[in-house]
Amino acid sequence: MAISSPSLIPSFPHRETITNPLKPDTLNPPNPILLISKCTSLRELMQIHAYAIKSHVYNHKDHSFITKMINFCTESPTTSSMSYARHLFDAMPEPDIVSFNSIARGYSRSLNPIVSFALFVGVLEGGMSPDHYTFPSLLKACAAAKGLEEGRQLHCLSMKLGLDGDVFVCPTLINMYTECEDVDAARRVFDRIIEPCVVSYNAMITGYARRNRPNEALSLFREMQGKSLKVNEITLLSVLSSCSLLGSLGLGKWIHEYATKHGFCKYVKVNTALIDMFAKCGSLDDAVSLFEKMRHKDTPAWSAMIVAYANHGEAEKSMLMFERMRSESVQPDEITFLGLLNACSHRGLVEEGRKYFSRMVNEFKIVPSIKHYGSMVDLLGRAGRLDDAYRFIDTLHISPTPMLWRILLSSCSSHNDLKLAEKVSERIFEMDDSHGGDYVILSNLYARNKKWEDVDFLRKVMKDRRAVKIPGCSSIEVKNVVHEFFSGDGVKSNTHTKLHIALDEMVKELKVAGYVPDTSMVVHADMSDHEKEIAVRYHSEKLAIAFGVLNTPPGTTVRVVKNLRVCRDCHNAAKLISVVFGRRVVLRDVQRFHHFEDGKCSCGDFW
DNA sequence: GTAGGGTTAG
Repeated sequence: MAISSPSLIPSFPHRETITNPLKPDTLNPPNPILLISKCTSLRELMQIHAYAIKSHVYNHKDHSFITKMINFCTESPTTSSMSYARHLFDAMPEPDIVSFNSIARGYSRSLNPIVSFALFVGVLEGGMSPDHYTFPSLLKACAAAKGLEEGRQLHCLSMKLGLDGDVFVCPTLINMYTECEDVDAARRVFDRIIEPCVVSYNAMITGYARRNRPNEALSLFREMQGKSLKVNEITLLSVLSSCSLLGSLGLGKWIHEYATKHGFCKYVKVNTALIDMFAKCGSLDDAVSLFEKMRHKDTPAWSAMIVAYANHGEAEKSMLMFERMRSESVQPDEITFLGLLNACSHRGLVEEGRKYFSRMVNEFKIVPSIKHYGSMVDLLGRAGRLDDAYRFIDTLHISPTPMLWRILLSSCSSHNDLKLAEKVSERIFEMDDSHGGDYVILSNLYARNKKWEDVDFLRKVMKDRRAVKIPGCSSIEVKNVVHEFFSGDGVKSNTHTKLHIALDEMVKELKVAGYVPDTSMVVHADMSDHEKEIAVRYHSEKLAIAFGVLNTPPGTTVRVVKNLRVCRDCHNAAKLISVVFGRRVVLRDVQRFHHFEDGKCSCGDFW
């Protein structure tokens, strides 16, 4: 394949007066290569190039000069600098792999992976042989574009060249596979390494953490320690994010001690990851005290705290943090605002949220992303302004993603608006009909409105389309062991364990205190009231909370993590458990925290 | 020129 020139090549500055652009009056012609190192803009580079041609101080076959110019262009790539680099490269009579690597790096940095890959194919067919610098940038490009097929081809080629065991190539191969969602392929690469170094371990641990497989990440971390491989701060970042995923406060605290003992707390990133971990493991107090001890706080550190308060439903404190951040002249970024918008959304502060959105755009010149739009839809929808939310999506200048509609669908469910939910579901199914959660929400709404034929019909549609429902799962850490419970465990008699009997007893006590099971979300029309009650009783979060109450000393806070939104009945039950059994219950749901104490929840029943 | 903190989806 011939490499075609891109159409947007900046014109050479032939018309300009050719003098040494940086030092106009020098008598001795300076070496253009030295000029490049002082160059500050693309324009200057083009002048230097023209000067070099005109003054004959370089031979156009001289690779080192061209390569230096290409390097300058790809350092912080822009559309025009990349076009220029490409032009320089294409004009080389005998392009070499060094300049090629530089171009490829530029494309992958400017997130233009497709061009990068096409260029690579052309070069290979031109007979050039890639070296171990070639692979990392191309693999990065595949990772960014989720180009699994291209990534695999590169992997094969690197094997043919005997480079797949290279210290630079391995970690990028692992990273490419995990970013393309093939973690097992990544693991196969990792397992082929005879003696993996820290970087390869880190790549694999990060991959597991990113793909929501924290247990495997942690087991590799233990393996590293067993081999007395030197753990670095990057290892800790991924290990901490694994703790956050699991909600494992015990392990997180251990990592905190480990980090302190081994001198990792001097890294701002480690502190930020620790704050995030404490907040996501339910201990906002630990997050705050660590944050206050930090001497240097950057934008991510402030954002972590703003997000932490938002997730715990403390909107006022989120907003206060923002004020403090501003008074210390720290610049907010897009994530800071995501935090603020979520904070407002969880408290129903529609006007405040709108104000932050407009400040973000007008005052801080941040271009809203799809996630900001999502937060706005949530803000409006959750507050019951469903029509506003619908109009907001409909009038966006970008085409809405299924996720945006999904957020609105969830609000329809909270506010029991079946008509709008049907309309919104249609929009979703046009784009993606494989998401089990959408059917569940709609089906629950039909059930709540006693439309049993619709429930049945939807169930059939769901089955035909092979959409899968994610089972509810809750976990709790007791004595450093994480226990997992699934919804429905115990409904059949053969899985009815001691825990289920204990839960039955607890429910009896709760009923004395006024608990009335809310079975309105149970979708089976043909169930008796008793069967419905049992279906609700063995929800995963109730099992986990019961396990916590039974297996920890009286008065201990019970911390539970759930993979989906908490159901209304479990929310009611948890409030009563906090009174009847005198326990604080901290429940992390898929989108926020609920703190139950003295019969009340921190969300104020708005969630 | 390899791994990388704060968001990730109701």
